[in-house]
Amino acid sequence: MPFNSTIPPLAVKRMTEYLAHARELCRNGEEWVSSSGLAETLGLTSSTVRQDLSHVEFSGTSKRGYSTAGLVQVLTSALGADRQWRSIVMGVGNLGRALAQHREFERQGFDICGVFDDDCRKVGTHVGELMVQPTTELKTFVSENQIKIGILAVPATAAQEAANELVEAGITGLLNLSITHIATPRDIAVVDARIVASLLELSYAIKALEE
Amino acid sequence: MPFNSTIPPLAVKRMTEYLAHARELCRNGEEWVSSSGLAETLGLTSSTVRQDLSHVEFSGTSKRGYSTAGLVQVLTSALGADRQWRSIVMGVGNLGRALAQHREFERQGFDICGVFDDDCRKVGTHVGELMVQPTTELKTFVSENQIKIGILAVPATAAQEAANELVEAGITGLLNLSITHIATPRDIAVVDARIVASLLELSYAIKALEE
DNA sequence: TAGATTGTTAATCGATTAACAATC
DNA sequence: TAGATTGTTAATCGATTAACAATC
Repeated sequence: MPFNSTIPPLAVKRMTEYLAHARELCRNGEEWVSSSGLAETLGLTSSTVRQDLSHVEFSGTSKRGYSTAGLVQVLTSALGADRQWRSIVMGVGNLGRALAQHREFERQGFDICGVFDDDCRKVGTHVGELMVQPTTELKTFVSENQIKIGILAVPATAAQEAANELVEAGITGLLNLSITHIATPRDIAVVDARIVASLLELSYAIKALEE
Repeated sequence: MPFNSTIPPLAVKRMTEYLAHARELCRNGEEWVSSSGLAETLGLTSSTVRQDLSHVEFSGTSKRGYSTAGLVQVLTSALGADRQWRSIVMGVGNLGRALAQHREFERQGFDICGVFDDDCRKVGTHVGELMVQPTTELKTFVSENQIKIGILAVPATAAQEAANELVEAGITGLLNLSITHIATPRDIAVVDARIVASLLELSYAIKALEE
């Protein structure tokens, strides 16, 4: 039970799925779920589920499994989603605008506080309740509002530069929605959302099925 | 050199990155890239890069590395992106609308031919050049237009049912943008886009950095 | 030629699974 | 109690890395 120590990356990925599923079960009034129940719906083995949950300070109950409410609570906290992460969106194209208004983010603890774009035709217009700001405001806004996360929704060609500006402005984590690989200092976390990459994986998977 | 045989999933994921980077190098007029060059920009070892590329019928050149144009060509084909995949979007919320208009998809070989929603206030309105259709039209549209891919952009609560309708209508691959896990018959490929899950991973990563 | 880089094998490392005693 | 399920160890499996001969 190596608590506090880092959880293996693949286990972290699966924990996001356990969390989503436990939430759903909770909503449906299910009080308990077994490792084999989780495994079956998510296409894993029960061993993997139990192994993963051993990274978290939470015990199941013999004969019944894991409390769904307990799982939601402990996984939310293990993933760091038991707080609001103040975030901003860089790039107000179709995708940036959609993400800024995506209710699911707020529900999961990611609070979009600002939207930025350098296109002067966009600055001053509104995205939901937020007004588009120019990137000259970035640094002030990030420090005054304690923004931690930047969501990168600019075109691929502008992605690295926008990332540099975000880092310079003081954010500590980046969600990259472009296909470009982003380089950052080692104390900045970057996660790629891989939307286009996922379509390519899908393309490969369909091809493989056809053979 | 096990050609034709399946490429390990993790190698497929990296290949999408090699492809994106090779495209960028090509665009910038770079003719050659070495395994260590690719490794450095993508945060891998050169061994991994060479091992991955051994799954593909393509040779590097001693002293120079890999031809960027050659890489683009062979990776595009290995991933199955050397053709147009006719696709539709299910769910015309913020996200669905944005994805339907996202130019990057078309550029990569994914051609969005239709958008569907069951909200009667949305049916008949336009998303770019496409008119929103009700799901009663799904089956006919999919078979008449040889649609292969369904992009699932409905709310989590409606995701499984929408997936069922897509499968029933005859699609063979699904890109799931909701957090919900989707169950499908074994001959249907599903890839999760994991946007919200990526934010949770980011949250964990930032937490880990802070410690 | 000398040096850089590939392709491939073998070694290492990490992740998954199987198995089973402990528990309720 | 008997049976189901956890938590954990050990075994297996797969993925990554190191090393190096072959090549240009």
